[in-house]
Amino acid sequence: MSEESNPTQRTYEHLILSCIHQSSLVDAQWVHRHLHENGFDQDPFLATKLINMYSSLDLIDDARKVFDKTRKRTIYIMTTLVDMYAKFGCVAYASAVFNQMAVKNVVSWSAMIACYAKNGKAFEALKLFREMMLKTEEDVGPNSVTMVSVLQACAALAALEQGKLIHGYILRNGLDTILPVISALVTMYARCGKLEVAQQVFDGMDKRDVVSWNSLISGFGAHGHGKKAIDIFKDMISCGISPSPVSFVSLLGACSHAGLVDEGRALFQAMRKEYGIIPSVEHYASMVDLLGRANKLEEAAKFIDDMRIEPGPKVWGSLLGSSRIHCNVEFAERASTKLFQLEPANAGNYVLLADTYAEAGKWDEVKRVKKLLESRGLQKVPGRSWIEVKRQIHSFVSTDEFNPQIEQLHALLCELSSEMKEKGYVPQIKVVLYDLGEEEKERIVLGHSEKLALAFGLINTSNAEPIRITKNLRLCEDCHSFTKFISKFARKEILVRDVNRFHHFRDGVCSCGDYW
DNA sequence: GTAGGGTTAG
Repeated sequence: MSEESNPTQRTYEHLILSCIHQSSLVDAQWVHRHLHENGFDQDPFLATKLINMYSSLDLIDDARKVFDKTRKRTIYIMTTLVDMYAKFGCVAYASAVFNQMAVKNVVSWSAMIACYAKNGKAFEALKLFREMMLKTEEDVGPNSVTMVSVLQACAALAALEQGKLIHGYILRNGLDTILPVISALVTMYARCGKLEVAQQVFDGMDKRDVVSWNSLISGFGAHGHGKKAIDIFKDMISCGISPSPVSFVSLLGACSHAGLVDEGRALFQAMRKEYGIIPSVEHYASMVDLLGRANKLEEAAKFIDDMRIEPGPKVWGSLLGSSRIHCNVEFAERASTKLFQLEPANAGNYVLLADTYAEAGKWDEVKRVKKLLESRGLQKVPGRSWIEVKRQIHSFVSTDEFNPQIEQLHALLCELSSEMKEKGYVPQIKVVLYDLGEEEKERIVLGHSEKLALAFGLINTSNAEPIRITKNLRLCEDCHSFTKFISKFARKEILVRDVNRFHHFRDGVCSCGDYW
């Protein structure tokens, strides 16, 4: 009673925490008002909590107002704000706050690096990390938390050499016993194409939790080793580790990449029945992807109709992606109608629909969708590929005229193309979804960013060294076929990570078995 | 006493 009439900081803290827990806006506003009336809103400790409260209610403007009104801005409040902007994807705001900080410690640096790493700004994450390494202040030296975000950035870029340097730093500083660090290392090596090393790091762990296992499962899955991923899952179970919802997303993804439809269906059932895990939108989306890729679009659509929860954009996006692969106009239209309502600003959905129409020869419809895209002020994301050579990442886009080596690369590709054609390579010009002549189409496919990166790799790597390329979109059929030929006739091992999975080309064959 | 981190994914 005395506490209520004379509320203390601790009481307010608990009230705020309970608002977060119940996610109640009305209570949150009441607590804030009460706190203000009693002169507690200048308390930096409580201001931090208030920002967390509004942030948990998705009210970032209200959170910002709390910050703006707080006169004493501790090095804690500002980091909380950086983190809040990071979680809402407002990278520019996060960095503005970070730059305003007079004193930065390891936590604030780590928060900003994590912000970049989580929001698709891996280059910026690595750049900030390098800047941090140059600081001599105490309490600015990177620790295990920093390492995790830096490893994520290396994984995103497939920056193997950078990642190895970080691994060395981790070993020298005794951070190699910390579970999150090792899991991030396993993921980094797997996503850089070094599955054997990922396995070695995993094998070297003396303690493993479900996340460590999930890292390995998803790694094998992305490389197309579906059966192996299932075996790893079984090993995990026999080690007495309970699977998490993420374990099943990874497993279903592994089945999808390998075309293991029956195994995927069985796992989806077992998830609920044997492990008591209620399927979430991600699981449904993975199942739709598994069925759709296997050209079981009717079953995928029925699966959506039977869902016990509302199908979100991920689920419809999976159906649209599969419809695009199999050029099924009916299902592409059904999925995109939903998607244009659910996420009108996602340019990728318009592109997938337009591409489906184009492949079906419905050029009027293609024009209609492209106009719709433009009228909403959206743009197609350009295809981009990159390759790491001598610790340096080189990035390519097909329209890049400023690259100093571009003429040399084009010349090499032309030469290779004619040679390959004599050996049976047929350019898959149908992937060019514009109403153009054959020669023009052939010129376009030869300029795809992945081929530019490949040519760059052929020039700049030694014979024994495999070429490792990363790309932001799905690998096109022509690049796939071209790369298979090159791997045989240039006797070169080539590893391509596209947006979904790995393709390992060796002696004219790809590890995906042409199923991707 | 308050702040940062691992596994999915298209």
